[in-house]
Amino acid sequence: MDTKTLCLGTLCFGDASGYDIKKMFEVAYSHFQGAGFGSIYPALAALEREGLVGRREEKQDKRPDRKVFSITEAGRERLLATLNQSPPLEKYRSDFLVIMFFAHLLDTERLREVLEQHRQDVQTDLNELQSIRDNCTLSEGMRFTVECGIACMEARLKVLRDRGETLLTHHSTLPEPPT
Amino acid sequence: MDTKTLCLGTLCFGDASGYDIKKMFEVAYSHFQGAGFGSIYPALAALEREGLVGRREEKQDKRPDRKVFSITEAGRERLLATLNQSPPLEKYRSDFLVIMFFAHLLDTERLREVLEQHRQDVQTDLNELQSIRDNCTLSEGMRFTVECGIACMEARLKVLRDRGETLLTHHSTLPEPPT
DNA sequence: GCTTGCATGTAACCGGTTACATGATTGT
DNA sequence: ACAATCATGTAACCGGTTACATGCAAGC
Repeated sequence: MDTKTLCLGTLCFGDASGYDIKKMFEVAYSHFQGAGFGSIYPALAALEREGLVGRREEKQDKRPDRKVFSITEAGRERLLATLNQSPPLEKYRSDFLVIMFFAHLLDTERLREVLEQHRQDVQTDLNELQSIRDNCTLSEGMRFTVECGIACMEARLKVLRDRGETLLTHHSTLPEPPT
Repeated sequence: MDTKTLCLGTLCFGDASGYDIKKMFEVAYSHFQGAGFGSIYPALAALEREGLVGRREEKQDKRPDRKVFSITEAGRERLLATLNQSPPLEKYRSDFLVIMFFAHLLDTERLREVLEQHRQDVQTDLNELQSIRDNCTLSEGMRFTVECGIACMEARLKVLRDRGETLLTHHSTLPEPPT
């Protein structure tokens, strides 16, 4: 999903500046989407050109001015149209799994390191999601996205626990190309 | 992980043409990476320019010529160096979860459709991975990647089963912005 | 004094996707 | 006849990431 659509969706919750939207991206969407300022500001500018959002300037003292965007009727329609399209097939990409795929090329110490680092990363993400689930007011849909993430990470951790050790002890076995 | 690295890794299993590599991408790496001809051929050309792979031409009758690539010593070193770098933090992207996040904007029928379609897609991927696990000779590392995929998809299916119905019945509730 | 937060943007870069271009052979 | 498989590539496009550019205020 492109940044423009995400911005439109975010503006459905209320008016916001680019900076606000970035913060939303960090908390609410972080585990299944992400975008930096370099995507958000151009996206908002494009949306304004297309008449899908409006902007007003808010002066603040002791702070830089904020440019606050609000979604227009046309913007709502566009968002709805996008959400009603069938999403393309998911494609998961993982550099970690690429390294694991070629585990036979690494030495055992390095492999142990990669596994442990990954375990920590997943655990960190999991804790964050659990804290969102337990402390935030969420719509059913949002709760669903969070629970999907939690379930996947728990499953991933289980595989790391169950198979990590065997992987380390057996990993000298010569591989054959997959068929 | 970029296509060049994946190509180098693939060539570690033996010499191959661009076409062969594409097929490997479809079966072996499909659930955590992907690349089309438009990425593979330029990648191989670049690798050749850098001296990381060599190429020879194989004439075939009744078939177009094949350009068969083989990894060089420099290529092996480069691959090892890349695999020994720490992988960047995983970021999962899912258009499906974006739609779910904004579920309150959809009508119930459409939501049901999206959920059912996604369930089918995940089930299809899961079946494929299970068949790879049960029918292919795999190194420990490869088996690990497949089992990661299987575990995540089973977890995802469980969430879809457990929460799908409640989502559909409750989804008219007004959402608040997440905090 | 240094870092963090607030606040907005541009430009270069990189890399993947899609469409286009070609052409013979084999199977339905 | 028509689709699929084998086989290789180019060019345009799209969109995200990173680096750069600016500047003040508050807290440590």
